[in-house]
Order: sequence, then structure tokens, then C-alpha cells
Amino acid sequence: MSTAIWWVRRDLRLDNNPTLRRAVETGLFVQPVFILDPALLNDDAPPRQSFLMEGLAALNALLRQRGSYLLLRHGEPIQQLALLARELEASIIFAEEDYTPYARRRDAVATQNLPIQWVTGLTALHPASVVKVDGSPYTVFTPFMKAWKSMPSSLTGEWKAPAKLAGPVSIESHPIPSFKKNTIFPATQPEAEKRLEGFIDDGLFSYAESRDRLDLDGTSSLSPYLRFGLISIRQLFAATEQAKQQAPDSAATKSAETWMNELIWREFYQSILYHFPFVTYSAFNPRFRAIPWRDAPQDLLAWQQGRTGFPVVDAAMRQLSTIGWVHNRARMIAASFLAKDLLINWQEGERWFFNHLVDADIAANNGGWQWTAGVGTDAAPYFRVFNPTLQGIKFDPEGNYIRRWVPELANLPTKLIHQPELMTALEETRYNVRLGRDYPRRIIDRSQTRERTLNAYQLSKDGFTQPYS
DNA sequence: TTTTGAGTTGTTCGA
DNA sequence: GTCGAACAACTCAAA
Repeated sequence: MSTAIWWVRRDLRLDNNPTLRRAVETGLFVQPVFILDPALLNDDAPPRQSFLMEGLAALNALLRQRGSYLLLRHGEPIQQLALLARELEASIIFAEEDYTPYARRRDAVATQNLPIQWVTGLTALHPASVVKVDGSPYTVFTPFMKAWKSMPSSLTGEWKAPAKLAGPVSIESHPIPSFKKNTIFPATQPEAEKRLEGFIDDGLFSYAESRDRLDLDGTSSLSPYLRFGLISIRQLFAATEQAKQQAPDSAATKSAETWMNELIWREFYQSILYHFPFVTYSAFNPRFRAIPWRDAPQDLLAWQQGRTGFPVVDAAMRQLSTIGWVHNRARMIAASFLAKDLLINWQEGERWFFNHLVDADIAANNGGWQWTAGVGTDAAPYFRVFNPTLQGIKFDPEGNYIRRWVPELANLPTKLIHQPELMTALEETRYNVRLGRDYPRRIIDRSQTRERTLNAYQLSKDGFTQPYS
């Protein structure tokens, strides 16, 4: 009997895995394979790399319970797969589609050289299937969302991996590189399931009102699990749809709807990346490709290190470097500050986030940055500049988010924590915080930055003469 | 082809 | 403290 290879990529789970399911349904022996691609392994993103390794170890443990194992190799993926296919006498390979430019180049080579079958699973719906009647892609979220919801459901119900997954032969596997266990986001499938259950039970129906609160756990915190496929996006949609049927009131229904739309945002940005791969190196909107960004390495450094003197921005940036995850609103506040207050190229911020976030996904990270910088699809109007003080007061009313991540301000009363620069000398002594010594003074005066930014964006717009295409 | 309605997440100013 | 308008006029999607 021949073998089917399940090429594991960013679908590190057994249950509700459409790719594994396809492989199992061939009736062949299924051998799970993961290739560590040196081109994707670097030391720029330690939290994500570590999460991946932990996820691989957890997947291997699950497989061993079923008499199988994760066959791991290092090297150029297509070459390694070709070698393995020969060693295993495999007649077919199944893999989940991935839409980054790098993945698509690699996978095109795989299609030409290997007996490979592609399965949609990174998104609930294939990006090429949610398009306008003329076949062109959506570039505005709301029409995309409506079209997405009108599509026939792709939900196929729960699928549990078989209790036995033994392959015919055991061939040598390279060891999984060492990693540091993530104490905040344990990279296991049961942990992801637990979080989903917890969020559906207690969180989903209040999501609309609490999701923006920086000081509460109002979000699902599932993003790292979605990023590496420790949980299935279709399972999230199905669980949400099911819970929505039992919503106790219209507010709860609305909350479930809001959460579902967030998941559709994820589908939207995957679709944007699929149809417009140039967004990885260029603003989506050609009018905003000539903004005269500031070259301000000191300001960039202060932003990266959480030393801007704007408490909520600093809290976000320190949360990022400490745990590799940041509340979505805090991401927007920090991103808006970099692009629209410091007038530093959003791509600098995109890269920093990408290297530090445990959940960083090219499509979502890029989409979020382009949106916040006002240069992307359906973007925030460019004159919309977040005021970090107001955002802090509104979404961290007691200042507890700031106290947690900027501990030198923890003693300040709520009245001052969003504006430590208003402290009198007496208050500095009383709370034992000296500005410029214990906490930085503001690195910019925001009263001028809005106009500076509007001018810079206007210049780019005015200089743009090519027709929009 | 032309027209029309709509478009995630804000801030500031002045009444 | 609250409210509406301005920000700047724009593009997208669908009828």
C-alpha cells in the first residue's frame, strides 16, 4: 500500500483539518511531514519561531498518541519533499494553500514537480471565490463582507482525526529545534480549544462593548492559534454561528455578529494579499506612495522601546516586546502614532510588529498597517489621527493597562496617568516619578504633528497624476 | 454608461 | 458637558 504525505505548513492540528482529512480519505497510509525552510527561519522573530517549534512538538505528541509521528526535515522544501516522496514511496501529497508571495512562488514549483493536491483551509472561503460579479476582487470591506456572507456555507461540521494514523515505515526524522515554552500562549491544540470554549461561553456576547477595552480581557486571544492553525477558522465560524442562535438578546446577537465580522476582516486581508501581492512592498493606494516620511532614527527607537512619553503608546510597545502580543486597539494607537504623529514610514512599523508579534501574519499585519496609515484599501481617512491621550482615557479609563505595562507610572492617580506631563513638582515628589528621569518626557509636541502629517499626505496626493488602476 | 448610496475602529472646534 | 460640522472632497460597488 502506498503512502499519502500530509505536508504540514501552518495547520498544526489534527481535528478539523481539511488537509489531513483529504489525506485520510484516500485510504492510504498518511505520513505527516514538516520541512524547516531555512529561508523562513531567522532570528528576527524569536517569539513566533519559538511558538512554531512548541506547536510542532505538541503536534508530534498528538501524533505519537495515534501511533504516528511528525517527520521533520531541514532544507529547501520542494527538494526535501521530492526526496521524502521517494523514500516513503508516496503517491500523493496534500497541503493547505498559503497566500503569501513567497509561499505562492514555492507552491507553484511544487505543483510543477510533485503529485500535490491543494486544500483551502487557511481561510474559510477561497480568496478567488469571493469576488464581484465581473470576477474582479473587492477592495472595500463591507461589500466583501456581504458577499462573503451570501456565499454557500463551506462549513462541513466537526471532523475528528482517526484514533490510529500509523504509517508503513518509520524513517529518520530530524529533532525539533529547542524552544522556550510560551507561558502566556501555550502552543497546543487543547489550549486553543479551551480558549475558544471559554470565549464562546464568556466573552462572545459582550464582545461588542468590551473588545475595545485595553484593561479587560475582552478579546478571544486566539490570534497566535489561528496564525499557526492550532485551531480551524471554519470551526470558529461554526462555533460563532451556533452560539448566535442561542443569543439571549439583540445585544448578544450583535456581539456575535461583530466578532464574526472580525473573522471576515481576516478573510478580507488574505484576499487582498492574494489579489494584490504588491501590498507587501507598496502602499495599496498609489496616491500615497510618495509621502515624504521623516528619517528620524531616534524617534523610531523611542517608539520601538516604549519611551515616547505617551503612556498608552509606551504600554502597547512594551507589551509587544514583553509578550509578543498586543490588544488590537493598542496596536492601532501605536501604529497611528508612528505613521501620523512621528511621520515615520508605516513599513518600519510593519516590520517591527512582524518581528515581535507571536501572531504576526503577513496579510493581517500589512492590512492593519496600511489601514491605520491611511494608505490602504478602504483606509482610515488620512486626516484621522488618533490622539493617544484621548484614546487612553476612553479605552483604559482607570489607567490599569498603563499601570501594568509602564510600572514606573503605577503610582500615579487616574487623573494623571494619561498625562504625566501635567504633574507639578510636588506631585512628582509625592508619586516618586520624575519626568525625564523615571519616565521620558514627550518626544514630540502633538500640537504641530497633525498639520505636518496632513501636508505630507497632501503632497503625495497632489504629486499623483497617473490614473488609478 | 451613468447615477447613487455608502464607506470599522476619530479629533477638534465652536456653539 | 454635549452636539454637529469640518476635516477633503474620494472611490467603490451595484443598480
